[in-house]
Amino acid sequence: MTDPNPAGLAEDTAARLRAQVIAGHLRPGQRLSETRLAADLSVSRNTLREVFRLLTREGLLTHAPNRGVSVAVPSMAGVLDIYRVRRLIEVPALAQAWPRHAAVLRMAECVAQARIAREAGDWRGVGSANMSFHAAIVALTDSPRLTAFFAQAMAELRLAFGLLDSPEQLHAPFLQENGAILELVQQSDMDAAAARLADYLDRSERVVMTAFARLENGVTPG
Amino acid sequence: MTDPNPAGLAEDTAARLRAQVIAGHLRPGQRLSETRLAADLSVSRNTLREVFRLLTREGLLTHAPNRGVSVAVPSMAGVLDIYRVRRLIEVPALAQAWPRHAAVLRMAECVAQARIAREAGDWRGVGSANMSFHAAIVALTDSPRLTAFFAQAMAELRLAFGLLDSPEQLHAPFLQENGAILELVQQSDMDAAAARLADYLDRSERVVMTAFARLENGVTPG
DNA sequence: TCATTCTGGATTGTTCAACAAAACTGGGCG
DNA sequence: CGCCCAGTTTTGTTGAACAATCCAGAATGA
Repeated sequence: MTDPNPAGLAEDTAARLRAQVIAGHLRPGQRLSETRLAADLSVSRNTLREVFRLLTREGLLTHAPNRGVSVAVPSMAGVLDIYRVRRLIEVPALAQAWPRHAAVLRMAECVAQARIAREAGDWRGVGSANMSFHAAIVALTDSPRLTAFFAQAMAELRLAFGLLDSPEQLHAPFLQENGAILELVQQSDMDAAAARLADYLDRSERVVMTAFARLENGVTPG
Repeated sequence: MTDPNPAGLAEDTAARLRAQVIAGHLRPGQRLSETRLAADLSVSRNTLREVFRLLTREGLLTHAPNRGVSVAVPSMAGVLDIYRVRRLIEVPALAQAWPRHAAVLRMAECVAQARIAREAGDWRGVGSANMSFHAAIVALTDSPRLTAFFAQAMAELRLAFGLLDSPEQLHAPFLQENGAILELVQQSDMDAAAARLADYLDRSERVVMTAFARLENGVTPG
């Protein structure tokens, strides 16, 4: 009961390492020594290599032949691509959704949890709830492939967020926006909800891109 | 020059095994013994396990804990999901495409190659060209994530096609359709091209689903 | 002084051997 | 006929080993 699916050591370790990467414990660009990290995670080097394959395929790590793997360093092109994917998937998902789908409940829970986290000043929690909210939107499609693909893209996006200073500025303005979208969905006005989501994505993208540009200008001098 | 990217033994082996699965050399549901397959592919068992992780994540293999991996057995729900993904990605890709994109050339090449293959009676070649044609459509977006995701879905779809008898019936009616879409694109009439593509997908889905239903009824009696 | 070459050490890529744990197989028994 | 139980096979994981490659710093030469 405590462990519904043992799922094997490799996937478990992959989840742990993924969490560390997303949480920013490992900085983008940092090389990951196989022996060292294997010791840190208490797994064998072979098992760690299986984990590396998975996370590399997910886009969180990059692999250079004979030079090992490093944490992927997000690029503006990558962020742009991810937002295009988000628009392409999320907006139709919401527009064609069934108003009484189970995932609507999850959306509501995410909005509530985001508010609780904001009250507590837990900005990382706010970010997590926001991500879950949009994951729930995609879950409206009942498509396992879309859901998995979207989760992957969101993990990459979180990695990019970790680069920016003050992630609170990124999520705070959009808290009420999520609530508004949820209300429109609950009123079965899917077209309005989708339009509002599209606007959300445009603005969010702009905020992230400007923050990113400022970062790159600051890091790479003239 | 002969080998532009060594890319490592694992990914090379993954490509080989992927080709074997797609080509139908390994039947869906068949269990893959690690030691045996490792010997067949002339790689170590550890390397093969890395390959298994990759292809499992791609959806071509399934992994049961302590029971090894087997070739994934396509389901009607899976095919349905894949066609939804195709519609969601391909139609907007075509609708918003730049008429002079480089991928349009690849589309033309695929149409030509499909015709050549049909003349030669090479139906598997026709199928490959058809797949490449739609991959080129997605390439119109210049989105690496969409392209990779779509390629994965198409690989799964090919696995499902392998189940059906007489795959020629699946591709033959759509050869001219591809040509018509290409002409509309070359005339910069993207809306018409997208509409025709949507119609193509609807009809193709129906053909595949009926073939699939006939198969399942024949296999599972009563 | 500066650029080049060389060399030693560290890291990756891959294989092999070993073992615990779980699943499958076949026979024995109620 | 169904259940249990030992033996065998297969998976899951680890550790060690070795070649190939890369990296840093010393040695060399202009």
